[in-house]
Amino acid sequence: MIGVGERMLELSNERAVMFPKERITKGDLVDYYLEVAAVMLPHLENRPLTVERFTKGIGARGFIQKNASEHYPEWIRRSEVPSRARAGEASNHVVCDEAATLVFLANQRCVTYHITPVQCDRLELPDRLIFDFDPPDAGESSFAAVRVGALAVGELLRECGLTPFVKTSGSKGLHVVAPLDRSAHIDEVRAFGKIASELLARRDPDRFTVSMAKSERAGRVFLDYLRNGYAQTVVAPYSVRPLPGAPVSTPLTWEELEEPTLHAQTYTLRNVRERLRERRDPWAGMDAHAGSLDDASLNLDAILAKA
DNA sequence: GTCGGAG
DNA sequence: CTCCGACAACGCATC
DNA sequence: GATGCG
Repeated sequence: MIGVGERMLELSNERAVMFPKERITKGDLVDYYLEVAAVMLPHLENRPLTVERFTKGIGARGFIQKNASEHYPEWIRRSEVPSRARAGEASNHVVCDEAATLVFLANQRCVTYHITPVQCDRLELPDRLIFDFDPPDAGESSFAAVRVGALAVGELLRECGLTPFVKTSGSKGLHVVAPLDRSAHIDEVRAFGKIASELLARRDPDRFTVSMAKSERAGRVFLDYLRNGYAQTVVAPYSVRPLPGAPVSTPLTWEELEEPTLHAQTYTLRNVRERLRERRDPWAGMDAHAGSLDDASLNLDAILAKA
């Protein structure tokens, strides 16, 4: 029984192994999320959460859970997300805005947290524009291309009047995110992401593609602009990934992105906390930089007209 | 990890 | 009682 | 129309 904020939590089976190779236990996972809660929560607050659970460790098949389980305590906040496809249906997501929820879920063997680019009260007005750079493999040359792409899209977003932020995905690539002021509809945001991604692919077709077709990709970095859609999700900042080494999706400064030794799995459950002791969260306060997508679209049109 | 239904 | 399955689903592309 | 993929 531990106290987390206002809540008392019963932890169970803390010695159970979650990451066999590294002997990382469920207790280690709980400790990790407890310790990063202060920096992580601002990125989860008021967003429908989707969770990836591994009840027998990451070596066994896990599952994705979008609806809050019936037996979760009543103090865990829930939020309805209506299905766009089927009228009348909705999922009932957990909303994680206190440390106790994060710790409770970790004890439930939730390893990875996925969030939407929208908040619960405005499900069709995104406050995040997302670019997901997914390389064909985890090799060094692939990551070099991912880095070039992130820098290029960052520059493009600045030219459009937005303020981009970057993080490792913890898997193979990088995520670039720009905060929005929620004045534009999700379909407009998606259209912007598509056009900007296509521009990037057109400027450097040897490195980038927006084609979903596997045959068309041929070793190039895939720009997944569909991340900006209704009920789409992205891995949350400081979330652990269910991969060997327990890599963590970690916010970076743009200067850090230039470091030649950096890769998508540089930061892990083992070393992120030390990093956070030395520097503040590079994404802290990102909402103060929220920009207008309509303004950005006009600027992007001007850039396209010149090109 | 936990529930609920099947056996 | 124990055993076992469920715990997601957008939008595009290909077969 | 069903299946596959991120």
